[in-house]
Amino acid sequence: MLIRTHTCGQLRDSDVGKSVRLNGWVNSYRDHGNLIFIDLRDRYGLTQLVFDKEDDKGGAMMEAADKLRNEDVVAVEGAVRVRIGGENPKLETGKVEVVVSKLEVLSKTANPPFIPDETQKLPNEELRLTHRYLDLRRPSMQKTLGLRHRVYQVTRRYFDENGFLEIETPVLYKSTPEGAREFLVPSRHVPGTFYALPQSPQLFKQILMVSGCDRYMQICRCFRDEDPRADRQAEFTQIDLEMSFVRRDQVMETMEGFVRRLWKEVCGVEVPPLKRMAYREAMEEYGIDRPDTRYDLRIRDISEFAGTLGFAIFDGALAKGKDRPRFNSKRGVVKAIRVPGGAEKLTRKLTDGYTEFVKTFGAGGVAVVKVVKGEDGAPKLDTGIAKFLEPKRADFIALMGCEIGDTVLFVADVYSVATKAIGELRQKVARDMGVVPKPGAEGGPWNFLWVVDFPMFERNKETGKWVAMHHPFTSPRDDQMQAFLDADVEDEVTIEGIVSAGYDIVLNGQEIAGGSVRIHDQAVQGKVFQLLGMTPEQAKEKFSFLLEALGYGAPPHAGIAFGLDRLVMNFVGTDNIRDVIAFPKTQTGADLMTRAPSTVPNSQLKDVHVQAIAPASPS
RNA sequence: GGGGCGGUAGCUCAAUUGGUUAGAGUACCGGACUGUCGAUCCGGUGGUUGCGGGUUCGAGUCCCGUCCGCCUCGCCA
Repeated sequence: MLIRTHTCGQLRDSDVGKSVRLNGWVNSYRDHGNLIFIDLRDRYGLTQLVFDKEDDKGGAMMEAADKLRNEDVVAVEGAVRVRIGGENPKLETGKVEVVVSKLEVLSKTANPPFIPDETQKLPNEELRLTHRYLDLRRPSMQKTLGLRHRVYQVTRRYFDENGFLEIETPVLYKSTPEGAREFLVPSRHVPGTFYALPQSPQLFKQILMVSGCDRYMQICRCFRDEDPRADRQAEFTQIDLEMSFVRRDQVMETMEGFVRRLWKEVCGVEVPPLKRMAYREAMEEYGIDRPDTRYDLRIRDISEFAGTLGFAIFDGALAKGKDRPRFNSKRGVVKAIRVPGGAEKLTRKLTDGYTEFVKTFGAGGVAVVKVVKGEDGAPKLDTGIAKFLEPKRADFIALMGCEIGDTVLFVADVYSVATKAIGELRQKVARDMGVVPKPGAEGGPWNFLWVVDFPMFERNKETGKWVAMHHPFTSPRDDQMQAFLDADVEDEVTIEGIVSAGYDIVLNGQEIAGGSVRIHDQAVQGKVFQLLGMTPEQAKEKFSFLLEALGYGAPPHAGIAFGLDRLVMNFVGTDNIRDVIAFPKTQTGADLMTRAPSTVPNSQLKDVHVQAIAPASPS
């Protein structure tokens, strides 16, 4: 075989006159009969090859070149020369071409279902996933793989420089049925028992701290058997981290340093120090725990004012949970967003759609009012619920800070529903108004934010039981510790008010990392398990190893995990997670290329003491 | 588990109100062509309209079921 001396992205006019060998795929061919041009492609670029009948004495090479088609794999030898037909400015190698003197066809292709060509419209994703090896040949996919590689390398270097040890943890793990649904793996040795694939290596990394490893890092695969979305799939990658003998702010500083290094080295962006926002502020002003601060459109709680209007829909909402404390999930509230310029841009069709939109989050609808110019030139309220607001027009305009041309949108419901609905609505309105800047390439902002001071616990909507907001190993914030230990389990108000030492990094409205100071004290951990409704026996059965480890000298420790796929998505500028994973899965968890999952022979099931109850049709 | 969108030639798409032989571009095959770079020109092959059933004189089109893909609600400690 003619082993390459250069790659297809390498030759420049300074190489003219050299004899070279290239290997690669036929990216395109232009056959002029006695003159054939081939663009040869590899990971590094394209180089034009020329076959000239006059140079081919026997004619055999010309005959073979004539038969070359897209995606054939070839090796060639020839001389570099300046292009006779003029430069192609689209190619890095566009000034030169290789006049081929020897051609070796390494592999002929069958007619491919599609060619990895970016100038044409991409085929549908199903086909791209089925023939992923073809799709991955596309330059933009190669670029993404390269970017992801950069993220791995910068990550390892940064944490190595900061004294972190990279340690692998098991993939076959113990089932701890809390949180996400787990993937199960049956045991062959002990009939009827199962491993679970880890939702995260959370407990192992804590044990590593107890083991004296001090600082741990792993780029690890995590598994959560829940329905996917555009930005998540069941199998994903985390940058998992844990540190000993630190408090919250030290972890946050270290991780901020990582974010700064990563953005600097991957895309040359200087990230300023991250702002911090309390969970409560995020929920009140943005209606979500991962606020997108690239645009304003703050949410206002106008319950008090709304209660004076005599508007039945508002009154009905406000009557709910009247005696409950502020921010209680079942207390009725009225929330509003002022949309500057909305009177013109938010058409009736759009605002009607908002009602349908918020219904998906359980709210009844969206009330609308526009601030228009009255005959006297002063602001006047128009459309929607204007007639209910008109008597208190001045108060309303002052309260919301309205100007002519605004639209104000209202959602009234119990706190949890109204907050979620208007928070989602805020993001939709921002898109409709065209006020969401694109990050990255277009020079738009990267808005990073720490969100802190999450509640320790929240009520499960169905069961009414307490569940950990982050996870059950999250510590109360330092100043809350005593109150937590002293709290009566039945004291709902106190329990609800306990703030954790958790922290999330939010980027442009997306959670890219989440972590917390961990509990390193048996008694505190025991109390959390108790609150979560576990008897001491149940806690022991599930987490005895952790509780025991905490009893043998556990250092204070804290950690965080970054969603690596999401980091790469941001660098690539895609909102499709499958674009940044080499071999992704579909919404039903299928790998269209390998056709996983698949049935297995009964003998294999027998080995692991499992019987399929579903009538799996043999494929 | 729920809601929405989609599936027509290898690929990207078209096909009037249900109407007679389902078209185009591209790829592929054959031919021509010595400076192209989305080469060009001429000719040709290529269809279980995802699958199954129904309504109808007649279904790519309407109805029911089903499979697959995407988006989404729930879910994702």
